[in-house]
Amino acid sequence: MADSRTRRDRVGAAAITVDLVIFTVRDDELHVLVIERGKEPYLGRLALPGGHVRDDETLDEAALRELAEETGLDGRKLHLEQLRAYGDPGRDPRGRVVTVAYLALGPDMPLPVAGTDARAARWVPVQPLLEESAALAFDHGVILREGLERARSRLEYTTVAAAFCPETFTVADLRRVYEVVWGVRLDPSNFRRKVTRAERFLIPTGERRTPGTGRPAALYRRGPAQLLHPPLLRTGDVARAQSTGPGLR
Amino acid sequence: MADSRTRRDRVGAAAITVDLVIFTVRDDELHVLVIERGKEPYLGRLALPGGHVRDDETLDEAALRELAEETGLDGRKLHLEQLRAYGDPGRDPRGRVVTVAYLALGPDMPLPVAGTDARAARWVPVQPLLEESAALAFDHGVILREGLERARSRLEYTTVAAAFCPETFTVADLRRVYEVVWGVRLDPSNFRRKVTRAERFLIPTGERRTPGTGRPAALYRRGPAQLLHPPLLRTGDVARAQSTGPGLR
DNA sequence: TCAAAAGTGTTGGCCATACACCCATGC
DNA sequence: GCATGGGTGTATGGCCAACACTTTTGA
Repeated sequence: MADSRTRRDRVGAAAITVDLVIFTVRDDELHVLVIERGKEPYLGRLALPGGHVRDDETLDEAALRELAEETGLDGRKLHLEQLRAYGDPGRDPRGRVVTVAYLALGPDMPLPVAGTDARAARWVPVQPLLEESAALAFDHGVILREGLERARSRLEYTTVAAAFCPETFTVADLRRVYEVVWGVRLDPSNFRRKVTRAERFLIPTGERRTPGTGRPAALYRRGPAQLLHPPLLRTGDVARAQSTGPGLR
Repeated sequence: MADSRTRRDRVGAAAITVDLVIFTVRDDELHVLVIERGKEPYLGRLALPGGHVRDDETLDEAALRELAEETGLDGRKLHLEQLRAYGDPGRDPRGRVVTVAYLALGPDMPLPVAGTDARAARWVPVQPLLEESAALAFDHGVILREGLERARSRLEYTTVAAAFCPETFTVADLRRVYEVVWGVRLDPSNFRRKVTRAERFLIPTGERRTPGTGRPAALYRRGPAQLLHPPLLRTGDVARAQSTGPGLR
């Protein structure tokens, strides 16, 4: 490669950050954790939690640290995976900032009390955020959308849906996760057959939980399986309507 | 966030690069494009092609530019998608370098003649590279492995397998792509049924191609479909043996 | 020169499985 | 009303056999 560079060839250093798309299910609705920005740019606007990557930590470690700082929870109990990097030159008016987005899935969590962090973090429903394109600062709206699609896709082929549930849960709890994340209604009978047939996905605890009304439901604990065999596919209509497909933007 | 930082808290700028995992199928074997490094570190070692992201370009643009520089081909004719970011503090001995890896899939391409670029780029079979863990410089062995798994997964749910084929191709050509990338044998009859049933995947050209021996095969052109409905799933054994699953490393 | 063999693509059938839809039952 | 379980028709996939078309081989 040539070592002499013209002005257009200039390569400078960039700031590296991580941003987190943290989903949970509360009140039968998908929520995402957002913070209210306390400084310019985008002062007062909602944004995804995140921060700078330190010199001595990996990207994964930075994501875990930010997760702990923003939610007060142990990231090792959540599902956490890298989404992708976003680095358009103009995405941050302060200069070149490349952010590595992470997707986190967890059960309905107690929020960090106000004061543990300067920024006020809170759960907000995802749907309204998707409809208003400029609801989030920077390009966080795009990141949120791609995080949602990744989460929807992950539910098909992996067992991460259980990450949305507490320690023990019923098949109906798990089904509600799928229904809320995918935005569809699922047949309880077929759903039960599929998730109980999958090996090492659900481990019966032997206990039962009595809902306000109706027959007591069996309680399960999460099994060691990571991949779903066979996968729980969204039906054609759902997949076509929601999937964005791969490729460059 | 606190503005006072201890030594451990230090956040500095990082260099941003893109690296490309470029796959093709030649002689019924999966190949990847590698270059031989012409300077330290890892002088003389094989590496994935890539380079620095310029100040005024997006990550995608940098990937397209590097692809053109290294292969001499128009990246818009290939399938190109971001894999993920790699940024461990020690991955480059020269300092903090965060690289954004891209996956590219294309038909068997003429290589750039020696001299267009200082580095000698060439196709090498993937399998031996996987078996020798330190065959590639930096953490490129990890990137290659994750790129391969992504490619294998993409073949299941999308129509990108056609990106490995020339303008017009036969069903058997397409089947060989699946067999080579997945490393399995597929039933010709079932494969034909599935790919021809998928809507807008294959468009018959009306022409036929006569192989060295045997019945002439119908020629197809790639259709506009991006997603495969229904998907062409790897069977349980194959998926279990090859898939790495999501999550942090 | 012609016929048989070999090789590859193409088509269709059979069967087991999996799923969607529906209904019955327990609490 | 909700969880659970079973039953049935349909769709799909795996396996297999037959057929179509061409080149090669050899008498």
